Amino acid sequence: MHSAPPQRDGRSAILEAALTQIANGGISSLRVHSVAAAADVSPPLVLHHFGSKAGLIEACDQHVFAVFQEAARITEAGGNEITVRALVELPHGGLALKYVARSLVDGGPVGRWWFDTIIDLLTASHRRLTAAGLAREVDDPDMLIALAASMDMGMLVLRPLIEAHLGVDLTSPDTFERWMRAWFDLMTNGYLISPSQPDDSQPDP
Amino acid sequence: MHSAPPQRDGRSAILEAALTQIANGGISSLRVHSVAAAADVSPPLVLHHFGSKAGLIEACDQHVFAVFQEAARITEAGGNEITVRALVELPHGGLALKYVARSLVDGGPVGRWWFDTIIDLLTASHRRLTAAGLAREVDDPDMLIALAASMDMGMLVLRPLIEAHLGVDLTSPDTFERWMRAWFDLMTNGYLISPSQPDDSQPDP
DNA sequence: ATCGGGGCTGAATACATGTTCAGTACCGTA
DNA sequence: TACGGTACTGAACATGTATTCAGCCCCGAT
Repeated sequence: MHSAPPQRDGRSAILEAALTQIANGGISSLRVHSVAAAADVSPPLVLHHFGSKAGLIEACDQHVFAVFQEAARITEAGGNEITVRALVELPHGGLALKYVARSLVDGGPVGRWWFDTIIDLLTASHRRLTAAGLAREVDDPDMLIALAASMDMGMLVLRPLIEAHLGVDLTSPDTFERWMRAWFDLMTNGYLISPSQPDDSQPDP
Repeated sequence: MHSAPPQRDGRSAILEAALTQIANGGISSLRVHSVAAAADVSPPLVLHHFGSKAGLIEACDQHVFAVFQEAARITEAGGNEITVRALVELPHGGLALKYVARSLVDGGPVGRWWFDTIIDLLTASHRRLTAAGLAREVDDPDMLIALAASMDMGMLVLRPLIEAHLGVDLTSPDTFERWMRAWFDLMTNGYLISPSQPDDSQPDP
């Protein structure tokens, strides 16, 4: 308990305010003034600590990277893959989750890194599972992985809409469990029954 | 061919420029000056035609609504559901597709409407297919529909990343066909094989 | 005690951005 | 021809926003 002072210095207050603001509204809605107001400091202090607005964004990116690194370290030590569950229990973990969702659609470096990580993870899993006979051979593995990736990350990116529609918090333990159960159910048993051929009533956007 | 002049008046040029800018960068990156520059007119003309920046955004929303309406009209006349395929062949259709993707993550009215439409469509399909014996009974239909919706819309929202990764254009006819094929393959046949129980190597974000 | 440096602030600056205003060019009509 | 309205523009304006600057306060070292 002696490692760090209670984080009530200006710098971390500013960083946390900036993280929150980016996580909620994206980089384009980030304002130095509102960050300063949220952190209860003056605008010049933001520049004093981070050099410029760009420097602040960079610091936020690196901080989120560090949080993910930590989550990966923890889950890897347990022998599992990186999961949302491990993330949300970390300090700033929930924030980092929203942050990466924004970065995915804004084209930030964190989002690109996260996307590549998920793709690599799914690709490796696919190879492993197929080799072990736990997954069937598919015609178009690349597109299937893209579909799975969009299903996972789409859930994050569309989270506000989905949570409002279902009336739940996706990161709550039981809802997360429900999510994973439906995920495995679909991935294992499929959904449609093909008697002859798929007819005209296919639902797609 | 006498219905409308060749659309080269200032108003439509401004509208098209605004649509393009919102579709690419989102509402928060919309600038009256850059819209005017892209349309090769003066900034006050934008306000002259649309009253204010908010009015311009409203007009864009309504225009995209109209495009979707038209796409729905066409596909409904053919007896099918609304599809991306019908959309991309309409004037401004590709733009409308990007636009709704931005609106989904920005929380705009178009995105909310699109989300609700997809959910309703999937729900109705689920009922119909289940009643017809073309889909199996599932434990958690709501979550399954949410998964399917996030898979479909996530593909749209994450389109730049996915297209860059696969090196394709998702709206090109053959790639779209490939996408749909993988979609049906997954939805019909599933992917994982359950011998005893799902082990620890589950890939999820 | 004093010196110095870092955290911090108020005021000022430069530029971006939405909006207003007065006025011009053009066009169809009386 | 004169009139009126509409599309359109240049300049000005007000506010928002990032950044700079000079200086204050506090605390640890000399």
